[in-house]
Amino acid sequence: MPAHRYDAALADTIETTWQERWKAAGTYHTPNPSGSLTEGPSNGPADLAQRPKLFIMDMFPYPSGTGLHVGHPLGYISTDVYARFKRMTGFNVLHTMGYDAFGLPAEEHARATGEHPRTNTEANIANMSRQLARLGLGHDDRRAVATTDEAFYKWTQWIFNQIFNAWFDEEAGRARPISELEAEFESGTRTPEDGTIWANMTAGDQRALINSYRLAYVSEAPVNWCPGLGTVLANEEVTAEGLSDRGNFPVFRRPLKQWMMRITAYSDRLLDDLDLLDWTDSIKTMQRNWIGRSEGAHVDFKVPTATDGDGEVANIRVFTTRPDTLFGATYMVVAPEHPLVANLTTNAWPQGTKDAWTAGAATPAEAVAEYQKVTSQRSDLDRQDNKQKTGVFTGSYAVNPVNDQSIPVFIADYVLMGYGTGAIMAVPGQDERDWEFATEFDLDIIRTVQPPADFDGDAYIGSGPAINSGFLDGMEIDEAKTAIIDHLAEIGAGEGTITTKLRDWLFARQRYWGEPIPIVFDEDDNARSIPDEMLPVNLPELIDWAPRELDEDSDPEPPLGRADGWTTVELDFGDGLKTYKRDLNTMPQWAGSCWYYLRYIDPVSEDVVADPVSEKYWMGGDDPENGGVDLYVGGVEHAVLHLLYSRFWHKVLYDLGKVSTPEPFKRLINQGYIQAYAFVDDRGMYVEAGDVVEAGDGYTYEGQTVTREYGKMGKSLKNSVTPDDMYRDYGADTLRLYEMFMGPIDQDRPWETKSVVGSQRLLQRIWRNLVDESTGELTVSDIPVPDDLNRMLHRTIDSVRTAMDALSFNTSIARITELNNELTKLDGPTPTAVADPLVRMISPLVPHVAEELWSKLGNETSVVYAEFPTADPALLVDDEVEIPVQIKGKVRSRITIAADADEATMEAAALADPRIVELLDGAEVRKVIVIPGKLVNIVA
RNA sequence: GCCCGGAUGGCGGAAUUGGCAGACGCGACGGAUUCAAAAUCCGUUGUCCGAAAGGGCGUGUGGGUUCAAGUCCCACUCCGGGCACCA
Repeated sequence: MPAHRYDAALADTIETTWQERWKAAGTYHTPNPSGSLTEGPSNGPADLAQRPKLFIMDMFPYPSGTGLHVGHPLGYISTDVYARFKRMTGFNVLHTMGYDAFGLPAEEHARATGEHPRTNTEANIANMSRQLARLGLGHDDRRAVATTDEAFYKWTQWIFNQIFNAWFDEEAGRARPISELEAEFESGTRTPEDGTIWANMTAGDQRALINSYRLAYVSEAPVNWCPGLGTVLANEEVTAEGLSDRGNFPVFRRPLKQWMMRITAYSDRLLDDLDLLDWTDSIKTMQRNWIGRSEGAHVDFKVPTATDGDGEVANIRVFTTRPDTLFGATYMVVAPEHPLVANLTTNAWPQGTKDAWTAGAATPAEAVAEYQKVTSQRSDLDRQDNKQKTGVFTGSYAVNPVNDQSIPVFIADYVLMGYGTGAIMAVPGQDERDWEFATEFDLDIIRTVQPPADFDGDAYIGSGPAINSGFLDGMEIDEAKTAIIDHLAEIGAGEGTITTKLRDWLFARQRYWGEPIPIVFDEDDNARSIPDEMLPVNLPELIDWAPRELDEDSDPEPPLGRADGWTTVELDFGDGLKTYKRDLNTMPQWAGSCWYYLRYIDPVSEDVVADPVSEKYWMGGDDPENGGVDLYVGGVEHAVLHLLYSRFWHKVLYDLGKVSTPEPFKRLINQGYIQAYAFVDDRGMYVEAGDVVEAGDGYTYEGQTVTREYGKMGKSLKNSVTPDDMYRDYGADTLRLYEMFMGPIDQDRPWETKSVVGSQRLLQRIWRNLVDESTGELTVSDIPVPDDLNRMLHRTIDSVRTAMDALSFNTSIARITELNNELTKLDGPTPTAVADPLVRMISPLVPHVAEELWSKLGNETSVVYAEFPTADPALLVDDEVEIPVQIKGKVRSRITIAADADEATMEAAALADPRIVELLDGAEVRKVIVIPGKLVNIVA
């Protein structure tokens, strides 16, 4: 074995050496334009901070205890390659990494082992940092943050205060400081909606009124209670099956007093501003669907025989997207949990009650009570499984405001309390669900849209003229909608409106390992925020922080309630020192990740969340509509959770003037996942994939035949390959190169350890073309570059530049391989004029070996800030080109011709080609298509 | 059910605006080198017919537009993902 062959051992030496040098020189220290961290690298250009900026980010990881497998760093390598490329093309690049370290797993681990979550979390961070550092990622480590650092969560709490101390001004369409609302009430320019006089209210009532406007507020509302995790969860954290997103525990709906964030106020802007973003359509669609905006109308139906809570005639307000079908409403349904149900339920079945409506009960009261009990016990999963329509009659009739028809009011669980108003007008003629219910319960069906003659289905939801609809008859749907909404407004029975599926964000968790909510409660139980200058509110040290084992009927118990001496605090809000009760909840996992990019910009300042000049520079605040992080790479699983919450917080901060752009992330890319083969034995158990051997057509493990499967790499499938294995067998540069060569960044791809050798071979060949394997001496020489090679070099430079810019690293590598293959074929030393640009081109991909070769070539400065080669346009065009000649679209011959030959010349050359003459055999040429420099196609 | 993606050799994948399908790599096969092997270097490798020259077929399926279709249009199949009694 030659002493200087590029193998794993040499790679290891090169990599660790350069990593130390980079660290010593602060090579990846990115200078801010002002404030803190204005210092750049000691071995980099002096004008970095004056260059155009580029802010590149990965979705920061949760520091898992199991360490990394080779799938994890895929995105990190991509952003690193791109960041390095951009540094070499004149940008000041901000790229660093942090840890999203609060969350349930550390707490679950703590519960199992007794180890404090902080101890465990910090150990995990240390291990992951080590594994990542070994990859040679060019991160500015001065900017690394962990959401669990007190210095970090001080600002998470500060942002909570900003949100708490703001309200949404519907007229202005944006958030404003709560002090401005208070001033409006004080001065009388705004009066409380219920007509009371501000000046006559008690201080406590005034505070309660103000609190009801805040963007962060406490509300008694149905929440997702997850006893298995001991906490309540946000809608986004509950799966369609009614289980917790994390841990798959059952989730129960129940009313509880909890912190909410008014994200719904931002629905329209969260939707509209998607247009500003360079994200994939699929992610935008997921966010649009989650927000679920639909336009329609509210319609009020009076129930003359019932009263509401205030003794007025009961009014059932419904939401409908099809107000044009109002004349076809033959019954109504309210959700079983609807607050009016008790008022609507009568004591006896009225005349005309059909048997099917009573569920066999003696009175409506009995039927309703039984139905409510049954539905409350059914989980969401049951509800979905059984799509058979059920329900009971309440005994009441409502009046259709457009034709005074009395229609029966039912309760049924196909109407959801959580959407619209929790009540519907049922139009079986134009709605499939209502049709099913009407059929089941023997209710009238009236068509109000004329279906086409050949229509033979049930409910008709297509377009057509209105029928059976009084003054609407003959109108098409859109016209009828407008007309009926105008009419409803006129008679005071409704109005056009918009509804969204998005609910306010449930923000409190009854866990220990999270940011304490910086709130105290006064003697009236009104919330007050802890003054900014007193932040952070640190987590108290607890001996017993584990959530208790709980069941469905128990209440959540915040562990912070056990922190003796912490649960109350003496504060002076200007009215003397008083004792206040602390809020005992912590923030959800998502809080820190909502804003961490701002702290990357300025992780140092103690008086501002981020220095404003640096914030504007890095976020692109000079052009706000196009501002935001320039590239954000991460998994698709955050499509609605993190990415929606984060946009919401950012918009609040934007409204309050704390950030300079309306959106946080300009461009988003979802990297694919690395998948791998897994193997199952005949008992159906997964076996260690690394120990399986290929045997003929099949596979064996310890002599036993096993079957091959395929899935996401991980512990459960026993198919993990760790980066540490790859560092040992090949080196970090080979791992980087292989992962980038496997395919496009956004695609899933199968891991094959046996293919890694291909990437190592490329590095070996490059090395061998520049360095003598036995002596370690350079084999590069200042000889002139042969013309063909020079042209190839410049074509390669041109393609690689374009491909790198497009994040198409796999094709970049293919082009570099081709160039290197030419060098391999070259007899004699490699010309310096080729070696130099080759090393520059590979350096974003394989920075360590590139630095080594770069210094061997005699360079004193780092290749990190060397200029990326530029192609000479004159060398991109050949004098002569070989072009195909087609007859009727099939290639029949080739001619060599001057690259700039005009159409006539090309046509003549093609028709003169002996092979073409032979094939045409005198046939009449009807047409000749000539694409200059590309091809000739003869139609004969 | 609705909404997004996707389908190209044995495998991963490449292919500006419609313009030579299969770049580059893995694997496989053959050769050089070697006592032998590893490593390295050179070559072949979509498929069918053919000794060869050459030709037929070929980008999930069926149709269409075009001088020319992996790329555009229509209909469908399968795979992946999201949402789902949302009024």
